[in-house]
Amino acid sequence: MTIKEKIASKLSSILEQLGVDIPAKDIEISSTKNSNFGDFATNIAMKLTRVLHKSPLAIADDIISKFELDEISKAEKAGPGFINFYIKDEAVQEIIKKVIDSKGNFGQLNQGKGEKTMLEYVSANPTGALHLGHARGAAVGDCDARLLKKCGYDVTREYYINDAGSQVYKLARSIKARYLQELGIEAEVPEDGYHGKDVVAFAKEIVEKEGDKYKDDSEDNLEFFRKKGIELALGGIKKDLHEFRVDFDHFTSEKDIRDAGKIDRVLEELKPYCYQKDGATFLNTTKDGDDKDRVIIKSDGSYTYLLPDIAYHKDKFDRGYSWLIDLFGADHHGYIARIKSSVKSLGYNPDKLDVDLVQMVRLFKDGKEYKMSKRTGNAVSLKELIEEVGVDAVRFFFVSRAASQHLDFNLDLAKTMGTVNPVYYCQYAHARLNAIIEMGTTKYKIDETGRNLIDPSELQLMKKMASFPSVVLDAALTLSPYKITIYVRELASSINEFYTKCRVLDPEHIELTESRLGLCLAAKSVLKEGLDLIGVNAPEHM
RNA sequence: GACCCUGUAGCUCAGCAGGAUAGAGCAACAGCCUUCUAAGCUGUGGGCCGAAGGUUCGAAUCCUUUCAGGGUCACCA
Repeated sequence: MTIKEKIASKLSSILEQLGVDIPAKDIEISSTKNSNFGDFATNIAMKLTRVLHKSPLAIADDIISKFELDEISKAEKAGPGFINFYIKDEAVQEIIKKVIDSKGNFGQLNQGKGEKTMLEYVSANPTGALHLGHARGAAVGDCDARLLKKCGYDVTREYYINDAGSQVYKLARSIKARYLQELGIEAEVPEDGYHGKDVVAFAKEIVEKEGDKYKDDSEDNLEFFRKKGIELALGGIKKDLHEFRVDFDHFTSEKDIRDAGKIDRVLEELKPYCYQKDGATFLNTTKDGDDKDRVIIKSDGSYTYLLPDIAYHKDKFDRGYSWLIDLFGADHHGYIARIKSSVKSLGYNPDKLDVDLVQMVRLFKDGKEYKMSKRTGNAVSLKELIEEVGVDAVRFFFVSRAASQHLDFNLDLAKTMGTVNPVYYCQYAHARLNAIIEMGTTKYKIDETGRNLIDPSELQLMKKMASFPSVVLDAALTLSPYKITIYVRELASSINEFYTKCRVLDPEHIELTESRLGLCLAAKSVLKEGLDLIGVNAPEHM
């Protein structure tokens, strides 16, 4: 039971004596923003004015006169009727042992109780290298997965490969053109094809390995370029993602879904909601609030992207996942209503499918916006970004804003970020603690009781550490890794403050030194856990 | 036209299941290294929370209207 819960439960029983029945979980206990108002506060006295027909201050007096709790040194009324609670130093100090005993898993929770959860993200078409926009989705999705795991969800990270739609044929024709050019045969990349330099590299590789045996114009050869193109593009994508510390548990191919006959089955099930118009098959999605019904089979008989996607989502549920999360670029926002409607029509609970959108990244270079287009080949790739800025900084930056917020990536600033970048600030705090620990443990023992730690900077640091699990839970349930970046920044700040105010290694005061070493060890551990959640390294030395 | 995101300090943003004096970082200014990493710490200045109404004991937070910016609205994916 946390201290907050203990306070709530105590308040609940006091209120019962006053003739009001409110369960502990409905009593709001907030952490105060300002230490002048104690550590925790409740507004319950103000809420009950109408019930008890008394002024909030009088109600607060009644409650305070009966309030007593081991961990709380005092409760006092304040302002318009708040009750502020002050934690005893001894209760704060207990955090050291808790953290050290957890062996690096202080924030580990069991909220999810092993619920099988699937997080689908990136899922970029295998038609070339990943660019800036994908990179943000990759960073956010990866952190979401880390957060959910931390909270006890059984998370699978999945990448859906669009390897059967028209885009991959455009890629095939583009590679083929480059391939022919490579062989000295005149050919032109289709107007709507892919003009990036990665496609040229693919063609070169094919020439090196296969020579000219695919130079003839045939269906078989085009199929070869399609397959080879996906293989090369996906290989590159996986490599870049791995470099970015983003690894998937499972890849699902659209083509496999089609070949397994799963689309026909879905079509059969959706029949009651389908109708023919202008030679195409429409799915009724307006029944669930979509703007208009959606075409699933075009008048030429081919599928729109939606139909295999529906089959894919059904497949996810059928594989035993009870919670599905899709992370898409903001340009897919029209997609939410139609996929949710489809899922509902298939008999699944649409509330167990969450579609989160990652807003656009705008790139600024040389002081002005740099317009990107993957097709024309002037996109900034993830790989280039990592090379220029570094994995830690890129990850931290992409995750430091809510996914629903637009993000301006200033490349000039990012490159010169050195001392300005918060990621170094956090890592520095970690390395500093480590330096003390390395030096200290050769001469001193470590005291885990936290006794002697009463400096304001020490108490503040321990309180900050204690709030970690609740921050993790909040960040996970709202899929908001940016909350971890804020927390980590604050924790590092508390550490640096402690560092400057409190000398740790002091032969004159052995006992205090040992207590402070315990604090360093615990603080370092929590900071590392926080950094791990956003996939940023916690260096021992800098 | 419909829908999504956003207007908070000079800049980038937190805060938005209503609560006490609206917070950080950067930038500006003033201090702090004979002692564990100064990539650090301390202090100062800086705000009609886009605007107007409404709900409330109480609004940056909720509702309506309005202004401004970004984005999406395919038988593309």
